[in-house]
Amino acid sequence: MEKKPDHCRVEDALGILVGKWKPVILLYLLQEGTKRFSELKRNMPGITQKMLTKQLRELEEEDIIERVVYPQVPPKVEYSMTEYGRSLEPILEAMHEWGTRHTEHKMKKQIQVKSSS
Amino acid sequence: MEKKPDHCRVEDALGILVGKWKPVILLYLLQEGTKRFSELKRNMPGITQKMLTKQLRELEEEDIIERVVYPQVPPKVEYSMTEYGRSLEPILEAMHEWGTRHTEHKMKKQIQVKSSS
DNA sequence: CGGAATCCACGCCGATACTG
DNA sequence: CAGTATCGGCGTGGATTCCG
Repeated sequence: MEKKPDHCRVEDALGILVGKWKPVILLYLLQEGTKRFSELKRNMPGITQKMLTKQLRELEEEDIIERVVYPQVPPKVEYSMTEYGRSLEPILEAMHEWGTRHTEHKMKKQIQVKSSS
Repeated sequence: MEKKPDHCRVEDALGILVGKWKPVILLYLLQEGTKRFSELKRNMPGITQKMLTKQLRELEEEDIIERVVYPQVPPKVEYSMTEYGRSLEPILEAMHEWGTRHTEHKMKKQIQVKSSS
């Protein structure tokens, strides 16, 4: 297969993942399966309803997650990864691993800085 | 190997890649090897010197790229991926591929929207 | 040539209040 | 319970100017 990154599609993938809470949301839904709005909120200390709603809507818009509304009182809304959304999993795992190694890398660097001062 | 993404390192990796021109810069350096500042600038229509400098500095700070200054007039500065930086390549490629498929996915969706209106 | 410095528009995100 | 609406700070990125 030819490699022609003239048109860089990395940004398309990046655009989906970027958003302060998106990686956490995706990782959570991938692990836990279907979750209600309140469960998501409870699991992410510090997030506001507005932000959670916004990030979920954006992911839904890209067909990464699915939103199911149960017409009842009180309301119940469930979110889950779509089949298509799961195709992001390898990328997320790769980034998680790389990020872990990078954290170690930066710690080593810190030590070098200290010992040379 | 246990999976414990309690502490999500995805964001660490994401932080490196995020920046309007970083993916392009990285892909370019990965393909072309060492490049001068002016070559980078020429290859990225629309970028300003300020932004190019800033993105390069940030990548250098994370040890992803290396910056070599030749003390001469006129100045000459070369940039290249570090060995460490190359470890990002598989992730970038995965994102590029995913992004390509995602673009197709969105096009299909557009067609559906049109035909249902 | 490869910057640094300044000014500014815009969008992300947080805090808060209100609603069916 | 699961949102919507509004206000505002702050950071990112663009345009422009000056420098060794």
